[in-house]
Amino acid sequence: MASIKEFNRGAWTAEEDRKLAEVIEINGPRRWKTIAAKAGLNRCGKSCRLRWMNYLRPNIKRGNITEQEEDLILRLHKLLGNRWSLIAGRIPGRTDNEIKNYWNSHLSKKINQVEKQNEGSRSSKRRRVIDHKANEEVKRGESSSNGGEDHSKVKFDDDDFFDFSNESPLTLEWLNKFLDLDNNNNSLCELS
DNA sequence: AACAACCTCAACCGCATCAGA
DNA sequence: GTCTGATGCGGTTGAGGTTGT
Repeated sequence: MASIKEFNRGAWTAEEDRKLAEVIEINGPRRWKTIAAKAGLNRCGKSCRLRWMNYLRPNIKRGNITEQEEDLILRLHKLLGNRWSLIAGRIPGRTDNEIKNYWNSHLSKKINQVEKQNEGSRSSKRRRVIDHKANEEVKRGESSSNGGEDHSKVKFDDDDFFDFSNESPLTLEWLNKFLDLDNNNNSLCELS
């Protein structure tokens, strides 16, 4: 019977962090299996990578998410869905894990609350209009068999969520860059 | 003070994708 | 083209902390 190596699991110690950081400084953040071995850590490479990415990496911003960041996360999530690494890539100093956790523990609840409130307060007239539009979109989608030019299937109930008219010039510039970048990469095509 | 319920977040797991042989 | 190891990602878990009773 081949012996299967048992790795350390659970919380990292300060000593382990120090060893890992030392080896990465020399070798760079790649070949995690080798790094784990060189550092003399009884950890799997995957675990080392995660520790580095989420905690030890330079320029990681720790502490509370600001209101601006929260707003950005909400919008990006609306745009990208649960693609945490993409979202994190747009928020300097934050990791995908951090954003994912923040979403699951704070924002998903917040959104549920808002949706419940909206359901109660939204006038039935407005709802009828939205439902009608949605039905039309579905009909149109069904009738255009090959999809063709029909990108209208992507629709949002709360259009005001993407109302950027009150944004600062800096945020607008950032948003433009963001959208340009994704258009160039065609990465938004995957979203449909 | 003691306990339960709830919350947060670091870490793990499984799968997909990439890159090199 | 295929195989294999490395890497990246999103979902999930669970330990530890906080709050409520």
